[in-house]
Amino acid sequence: MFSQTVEYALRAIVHLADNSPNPCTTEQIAKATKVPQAYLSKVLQSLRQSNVVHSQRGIGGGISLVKTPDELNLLEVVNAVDPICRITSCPLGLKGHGTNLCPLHRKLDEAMRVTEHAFSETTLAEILASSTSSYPLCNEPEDRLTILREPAKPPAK
Amino acid sequence: MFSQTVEYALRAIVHLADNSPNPCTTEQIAKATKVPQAYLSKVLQSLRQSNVVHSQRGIGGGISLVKTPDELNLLEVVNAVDPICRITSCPLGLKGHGTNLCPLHRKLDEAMRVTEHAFSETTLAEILASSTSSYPLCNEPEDRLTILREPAKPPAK
DNA sequence: CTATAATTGGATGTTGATGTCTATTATTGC
DNA sequence: GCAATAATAGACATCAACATCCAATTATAG
Repeated sequence: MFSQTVEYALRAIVHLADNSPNPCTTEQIAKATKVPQAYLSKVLQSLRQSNVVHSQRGIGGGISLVKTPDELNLLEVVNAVDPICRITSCPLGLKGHGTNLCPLHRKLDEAMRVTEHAFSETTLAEILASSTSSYPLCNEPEDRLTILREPAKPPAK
Repeated sequence: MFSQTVEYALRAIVHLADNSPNPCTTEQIAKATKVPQAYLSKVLQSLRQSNVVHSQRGIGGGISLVKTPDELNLLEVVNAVDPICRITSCPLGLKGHGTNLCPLHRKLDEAMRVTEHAFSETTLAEILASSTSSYPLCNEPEDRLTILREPAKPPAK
C-alpha cells in the first residue's frame, strides 16, 4: 500500500532522529537501515528539497534533521517523497460531480484522510519512545552502538 | 495511495452491482466507467480468477457478480487485484524482531489494518445506497439508462 | 451448421519506480 | 594549496505497472 521509497525514507528518518541532532553520512544510514546506498542518496535529496533534512558536505558533514524529533511527524516525511494525494475531484472527470464526490470516491478518499491524519499525529519522538519489545530498525538497542563503531573497520584481508 | 488497477476494478464492480443481477459486457462497463477496454478485460480476469465475478461467453453473455451487492465488500475486490498485504514480519529481516514489529512498522501496519477494516465493513449495496448528491460514476441517476440504451446505436456514418 | 457475440490468452509496447555508476562540487584539516 | 571526505548531479540500467492489439476459443441464436 505504501511505496518502497516511503519505507526507505521513513527508515532513514528514524535513524536520523535516533542520532539527532548529530548528522549521519549517507553510508552510515544505508548500512543501519539496509537501504541501497545509491538509491538512498536520491531519497535523501527529496527530503532535502522538501526541507525535512539538511545536508552538509565535506569532512564531518552528513545529513541531519531540520526539526527536532518531537516537532517532526510522519506525514511530512511521506509527503516529501511520495505524497498522499487526496481525491479532490471526480476521477472520471464528470462535470456534474466536480468537488462533490460520488459514494465510491468518498469512501476511497475517507481511507486516505484517516491515514493522512494518523501520520500527521505521530511524531518521530513518539516512534523512538514507543515501548515495544523491538527497538526501531535494530535487533537490540545496544546494536546502535555497534553500527556507529563499524566504519573504522580495517580491510578484511 | 491506491493503484490505478484498484480504481478500475472498483469502478467496474460498482457498475456491475448497479446492474446486478444482470450481466454487462466488457464494452458496456468500459464505456460507463471510462476505463480502457483492453485493460479492463485483464482486470476482470483477475476478478474472475478470485471468484468475485462470473463470466459467460456468447450472445447475451457478459460479466456478472457472483454475490449480491449486500454480500460483497470492497476488500474482496481490492484484494483480488492488488492485495493489501499487512506487515507480518520485520522488513529488514532482523531475526530479533520476527513477528514482533518495531514501532515504525507497527505504525505502518496499523494504518493498513485500519484501511483493510474500513473496506471490509463496506458493502457494494451501501455504496449504491449512499445518499450524497452525486450518483456513483454518473452525472445523474438518469444517465444510467442512457448508457444502457446506447449499444443499439447505428454506425454514425 | 453457421454467423455472431463475447471472453480468453499471448505478444508486445510504454512509462514510471527502483536501483547503479561515475564525475563533480563543497568542506575540512594539514 | 593539497589531500581526504562527503554530498550532488546526471546518465544509464532494470523491472513491474499500465496499456494495447490480435488471434483463438467458447457459447448462443437461428
